[in-house]
Amino acid sequence: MATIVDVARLAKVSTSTVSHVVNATRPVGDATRRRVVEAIRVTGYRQDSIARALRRSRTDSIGLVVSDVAQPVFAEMVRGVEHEATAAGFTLLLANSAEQPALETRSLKVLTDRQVDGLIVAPVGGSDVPEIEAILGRGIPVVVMDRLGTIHTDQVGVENTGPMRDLVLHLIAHGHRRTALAGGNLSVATMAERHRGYREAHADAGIKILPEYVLTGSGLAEDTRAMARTLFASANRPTAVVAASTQSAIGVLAAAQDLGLRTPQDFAFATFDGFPHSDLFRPQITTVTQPAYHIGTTAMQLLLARLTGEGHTPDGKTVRLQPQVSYRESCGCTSTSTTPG
Amino acid sequence: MATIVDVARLAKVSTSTVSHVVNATRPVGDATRRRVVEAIRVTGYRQDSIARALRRSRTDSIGLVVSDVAQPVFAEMVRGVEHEATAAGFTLLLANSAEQPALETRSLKVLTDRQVDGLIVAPVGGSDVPEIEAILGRGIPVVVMDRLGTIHTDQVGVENTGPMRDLVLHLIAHGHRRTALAGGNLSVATMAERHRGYREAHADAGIKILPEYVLTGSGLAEDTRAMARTLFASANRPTAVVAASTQSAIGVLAAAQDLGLRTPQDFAFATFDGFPHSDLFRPQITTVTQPAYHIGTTAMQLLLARLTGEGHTPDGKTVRLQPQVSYRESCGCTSTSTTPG
DNA sequence: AGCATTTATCGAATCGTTTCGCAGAGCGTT
DNA sequence: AACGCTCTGCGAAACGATTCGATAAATGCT
Repeated sequence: MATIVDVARLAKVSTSTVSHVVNATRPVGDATRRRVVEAIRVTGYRQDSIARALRRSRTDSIGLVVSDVAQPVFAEMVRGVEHEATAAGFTLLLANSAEQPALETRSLKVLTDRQVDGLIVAPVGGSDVPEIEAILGRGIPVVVMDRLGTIHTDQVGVENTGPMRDLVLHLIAHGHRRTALAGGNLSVATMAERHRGYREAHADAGIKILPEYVLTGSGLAEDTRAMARTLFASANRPTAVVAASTQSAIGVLAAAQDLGLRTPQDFAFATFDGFPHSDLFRPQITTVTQPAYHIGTTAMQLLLARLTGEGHTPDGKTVRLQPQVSYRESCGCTSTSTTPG
Repeated sequence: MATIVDVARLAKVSTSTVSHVVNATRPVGDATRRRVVEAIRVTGYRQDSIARALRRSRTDSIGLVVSDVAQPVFAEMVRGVEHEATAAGFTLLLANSAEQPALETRSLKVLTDRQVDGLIVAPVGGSDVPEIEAILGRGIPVVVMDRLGTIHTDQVGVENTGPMRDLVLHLIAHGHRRTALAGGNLSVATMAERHRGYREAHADAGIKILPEYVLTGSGLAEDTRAMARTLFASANRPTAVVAASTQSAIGVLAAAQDLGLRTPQDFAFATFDGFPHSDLFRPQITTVTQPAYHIGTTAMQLLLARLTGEGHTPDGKTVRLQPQVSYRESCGCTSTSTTPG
């Protein structure tokens, strides 16, 4: 590959002049500029971004660590972040932590080692908070996405408690007094909040929750499936189930299928964060849908504000977006309707 | 941040010795090593990967350009690539081209600018082949994934023609003589191959295909939906439809829903590359499923072979994996069955 | 004891840029 | 004619590591 030196030699100028032409960092005379441009064309010179990054100690790239790219909702967030990032001239380096804290740690190290200018993280459950704080301490801005915590930085996610409460109250309005929760992994912040919404709804309605109605654990579909199967087969089977995540929902539906139970005939059902194309399939599932793309763009905007130094809020700003609720047949409704997102 | 110079000074050795300790590139005396290690601990030194990359002109990273991360099948491939990459000590830089050739071009530039050691590309339709060849020409190995072409390098994807032919023959065996194809974008290599399978099946069965039964175009769900609606409403409505991609399948199912048609009652249906959790929902769709994760791992293995110089096949090696066919109710089968993948 | 060989460490060049002080040229002003 | 500007372009020092030939010390061998 041709270097800046080759170009300079060919154009009979110094390397600094070439650099100024390439980056428009200083005015360069017309005749000289033309010679340089021509030399660049002839040599096929391309800027070496590595050398450039070394010298400038900036990389114009940001890192995105996401807990699981394979989940549609995260894939959508990725698209949002990416769109804003490229629009602002930043390259996105993506790493997947596959819901494993160890992989998250590794990804963070790899990305910071590569000197990303900033980071967006959707933490896994049991994520290492001090670690993220250490990165902040090194002066690298970090935005936490989706799974908000107590960490002292910018965060963006959805309202979880309220919508979950509404969802459960809706089931209660349909007459259900025995609603179970497939709650996923409580060490994931969003899950804990949704769990709270479930409790609040019952408190509001003055209904006592049976302990065995609350299913928690790893959050994996298979584990939920096993627990739900036991619950469905038990003496006081719930008349309704609400799931706190797509994975939990899969578990519940699989368990129901195992036992030949159908929704809404045999039990009412609703979930947070459901399935793509829910309208095309039966049962049509009542679902809280996150504005995932919007979460992504917002996260990147917050990060950009930090990077350009505009974000002068000393402690982090937390943004909560409103999810959308689509009432479909699985909760017992006869016609579908949607709340404004 | 502490640099290697700080460490050297503190340990009273030269920077080269520190480097040798860090990288284990030469033997270092025990006492010296201990001093260096201690100095590293005290200063909190971390290798600067940018400077390192500049000097070594290798980055230990590879780029992955994928046509659409938001599609589950690609997300799964990403996971496969990522797994192999990290196992081999490579960092993955991921870029999304969102099915737009211009974005693909941009991503390729960004990644090669960052001096990735190699590339894996799942090309978009209408992808710029000479561009990829130019990258190969610069000595950067490239593996093409999923959408195989005539390009002169390693490629990995699934068998498309045969399984599609089997799928259509299966419909024909169910008695269908009027099967339409929702064919997607023919400039995408996989789509063209599946299209061929559809034709072969009809040729084998001696059935003539009506031109209006072949729906092609952008491949977007909305476009397919419009075309399928027209077809469903027309005089000689097909008795079966086969879709060549998930997006096309969505379009067909949405069109059917628009008109109140159901599968399998009103038309038989099957698709290549269907929906996650197909077993939980009705209609249960007969689907060809790609071994996406396996495609990803294979792609990375091919790339690794090139990177380590083992891959001495001068012209590219093409690997075709076998997809799995799950026969479910939408094609008219009464019980579900699955071919070995 | 003398010489060859191994072992441990150092020094310096190098990777390809950016950046900034500096100098020469040209020009208008007094 | 002397002075002060503005314009252009040059030169050289970084940025933080790796790498390899050279050197010095230690060891082995006869």
